Amino acid sequence: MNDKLLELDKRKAFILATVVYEYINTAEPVGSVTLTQKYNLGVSSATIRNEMAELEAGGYLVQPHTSAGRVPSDAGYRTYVDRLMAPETLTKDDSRRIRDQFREASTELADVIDQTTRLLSGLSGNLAMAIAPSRDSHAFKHVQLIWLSARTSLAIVVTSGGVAAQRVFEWSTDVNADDLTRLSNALNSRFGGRVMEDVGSVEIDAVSAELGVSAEIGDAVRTVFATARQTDEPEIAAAGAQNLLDQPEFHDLRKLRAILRIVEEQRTLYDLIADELTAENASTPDGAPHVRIGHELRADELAECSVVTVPYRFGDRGVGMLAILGPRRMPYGRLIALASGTARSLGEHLNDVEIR
Amino acid sequence: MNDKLLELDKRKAFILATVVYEYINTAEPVGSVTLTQKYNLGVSSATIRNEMAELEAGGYLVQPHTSAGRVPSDAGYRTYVDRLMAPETLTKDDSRRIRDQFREASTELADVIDQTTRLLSGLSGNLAMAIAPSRDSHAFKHVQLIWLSARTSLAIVVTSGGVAAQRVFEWSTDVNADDLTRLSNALNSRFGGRVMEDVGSVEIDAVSAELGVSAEIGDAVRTVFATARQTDEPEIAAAGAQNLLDQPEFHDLRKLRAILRIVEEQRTLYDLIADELTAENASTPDGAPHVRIGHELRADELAECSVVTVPYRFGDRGVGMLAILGPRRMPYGRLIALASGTARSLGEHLNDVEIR
DNA sequence: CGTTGGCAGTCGGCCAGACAGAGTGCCAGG
DNA sequence: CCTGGCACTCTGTCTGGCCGACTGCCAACG
Repeated sequence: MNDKLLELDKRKAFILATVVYEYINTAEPVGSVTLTQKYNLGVSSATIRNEMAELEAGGYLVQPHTSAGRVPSDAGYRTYVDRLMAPETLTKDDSRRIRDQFREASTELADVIDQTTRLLSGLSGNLAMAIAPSRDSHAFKHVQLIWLSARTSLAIVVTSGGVAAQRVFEWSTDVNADDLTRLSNALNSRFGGRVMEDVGSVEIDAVSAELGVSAEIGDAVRTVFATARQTDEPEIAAAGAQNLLDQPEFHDLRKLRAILRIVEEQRTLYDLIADELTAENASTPDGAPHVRIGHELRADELAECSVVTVPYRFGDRGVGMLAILGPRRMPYGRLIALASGTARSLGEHLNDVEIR
Repeated sequence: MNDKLLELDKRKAFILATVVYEYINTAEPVGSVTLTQKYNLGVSSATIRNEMAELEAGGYLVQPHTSAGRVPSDAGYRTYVDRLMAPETLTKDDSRRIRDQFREASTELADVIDQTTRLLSGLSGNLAMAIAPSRDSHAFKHVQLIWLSARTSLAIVVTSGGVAAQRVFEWSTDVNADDLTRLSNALNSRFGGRVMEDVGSVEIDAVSAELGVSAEIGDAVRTVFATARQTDEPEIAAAGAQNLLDQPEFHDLRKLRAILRIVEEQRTLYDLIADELTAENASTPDGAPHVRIGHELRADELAECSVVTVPYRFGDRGVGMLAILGPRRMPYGRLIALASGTARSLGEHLNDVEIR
């Protein structure tokens, strides 16, 4: 890799763009003759050879071996994506399919996320992933202890994000419905309007003690608050791993295994997208898609992959992320359009429909 | 395939068992000489050849091509599993790892299921799957409408299976906490003890009408009951697909793709195990593991696979199922022991710990 | 000075042929 | 009924050679 990239004149830029385009479509290293034959360049293959040699020296192209055509490097793809590629819009057919999908989508967040990855993997022919909006720093809204029977009660904590915890408790002695109501009321007036993080166990215990409820009930309340406070594991889904089998770059079993492992390890998958989430929140304008190519992903197993990410907004529940993972040789324009379109529809769906 | 299987004399049985055993370990067709060399048979390879020819005629073995060794047929594996194989018990190491896993397992059903498949796929080196107990025909226990603010309320339905539905509603006009309580009480006394299926919308509307609550609230109550009545999609999880890449039989990309597709399509996966669930409930004694081999799975893509299933019981919430899917050439004894052991621990964990 | 056609050189992919290895079936003899 | 021996078959692998696809370089040209 070169530390100083060449400035590209117009012709070099066109040649680079054409090489990338051709390689994306054929998966074969592209040579000077192919280029002159398939594209109208106005110069001979010898000239192209000279130009390509310079592009290679500049770090945009690499040769798999002597006497093969050229293939784009990370930098080559990067330049293509940032400066050379024509932006694409959704085809009629794609937008119809996206619309149809969301028209009858579920109202359960986890299901919507899941269905979205299936849709996106189907449309893109790659691996699609999605993470649901995280629920950081929700505000406490309500707690309720409900008498179900003499020995069982239900405890519920509601935050600005919805029901954050609920659980049925069984008591060793009979409890009385009034006690539960009094405790609920006391907790509600004490914590109303606070951010969940600020509702500490010590203070909860203090309320229980003031009202003189049994230790058992005090424990239960503390437990259910603890559950509600946990920023729960972010919902994450992936679909379409089998699409990758169609790509010649994954016919190598070791690469394939690496990818499959990453997909199953939600942790890695999450990290992969989550950098983007925080970065995205901070800097880039709302909703802009982002592409990371090869080594930019900072994972050796993914050195030959690229990822397109695009955030979506879900009202007051924060920002989630859609992603498409595939070979570096992916149709960036189309995938960016697909991911953006899907993210937009997903956001609208989430905000329009009452989501549980 | 023969319609009439040979009766096996003692020596044939031993030879069949040895062929299966050897093939499971080596993944290579086994020939008569290998057999006499590695196992003490007391007869020469020529004799073995004759016996093997008869086993082939009887449908227990097949030859991939002339002048190759023999490989077990579905019937060969079946006989091995049912009659020839020595039952195995968990190794010390395996039971320790299972115990450790469940000691710190989650209390969230979906997470437990997920972690169990990871454990089981790791231990077995195959693809592991699990479905959570279904929640059919639960009994109604309690409904509660909770006043959160003048314009928002929370509605909750609890059944014998736990919290079956919950939702925050926003009203277009102010509501009054007493109305909500009165409606809750009326619904509770009306439906207490019924099976969920028998709680009809008409009757719910009748209660709302009697109390004269607003149409909006009536709708809300009907909605939340409808959600609670839905037998929700069964929780299903799978893990360890990448393990299958190690098996030579899956180096063929088409087979691999077929398997991956099945794993991603939860529907198929569910059907695969669900037959077993109903069959299991009806006939076999509690907790018995079950093996299906090759074409017994009734799916062409899985003709070269086997599945070990074992049910587990989760208190009053019904029966769930663990499964291991791998090549027919799988170590049945070990996998059966692993699946049973894991199912037992899973059942204990679910029944001991308060699961949400 | 950029461009071009030509030419030599290099390398991978593919094919045919040869060969070794593994295994079977069959037969005659113990 | 078992056994050793032998002929036969089929696969996987290795080799050498050929073809095709490129490049890089050079001398010539406008």
